Amino acid sequence: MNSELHFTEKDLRPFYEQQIKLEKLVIDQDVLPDEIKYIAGVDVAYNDDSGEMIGAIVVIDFSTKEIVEEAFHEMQITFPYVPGLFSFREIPAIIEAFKKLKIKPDLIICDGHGIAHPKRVGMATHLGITLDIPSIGCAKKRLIGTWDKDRLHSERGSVEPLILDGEKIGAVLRTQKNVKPVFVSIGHKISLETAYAITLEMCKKYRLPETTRAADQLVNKLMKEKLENDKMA
DNA sequence: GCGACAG
DNA sequence: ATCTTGTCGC
Repeated sequence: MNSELHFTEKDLRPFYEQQIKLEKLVIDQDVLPDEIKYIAGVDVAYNDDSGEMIGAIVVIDFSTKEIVEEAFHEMQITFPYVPGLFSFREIPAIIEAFKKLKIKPDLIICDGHGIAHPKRVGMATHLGITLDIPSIGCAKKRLIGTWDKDRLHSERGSVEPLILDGEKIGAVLRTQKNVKPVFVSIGHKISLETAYAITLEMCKKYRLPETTRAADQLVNKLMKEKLENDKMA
């Protein structure tokens, strides 16, 4: 069953309006616990054939990098993929997964942008404000903005500001030597400097944060299992 | 009008 | 996002 999601420009308007309200609530400074103990990663896997999605959140101990809790939620896809409105597609399943957690994280790293977004309300910002938890956007690809590619060196830890119309909206960060950089921006209740320092700390071994990797692996495993079960029944 | 465009 | 194995390089 290919349950199509038809959204016209008019249908999308209220969501753009909601972004304008959310943008006013962003806090671009550190409002963090004295010591970060738990840090979470989130991700969603989709099955367009069945029209279902699985959202997951994985909580990791910030000092040991070990997974301390996982939660997930399966539900119908309610929103199409529209660049700029990505959070409305992704967030519902993540919120439900979050509710199932016993251990609430001090900070969430999202697989997508924070304020490095046309309306300054990307996935990380939307989620951070909704849950009232500090959040970081760490995306694999640029959405908006430019950076000086010549000044971004190939060494791990090299960082350049992501600029749009003269405004610094994020950081382009090389998390490993000779790999493509990631795009870090603040989500909510954090400063850009803290955001990319923590991101780098979570990328000791790989290009992407351990949080993102853990959430990604979990949803992909769950989706694979689900597809096999559906085939049986 | 023509691209660009998180996952 | 997803379709997809081996393989070149550090």
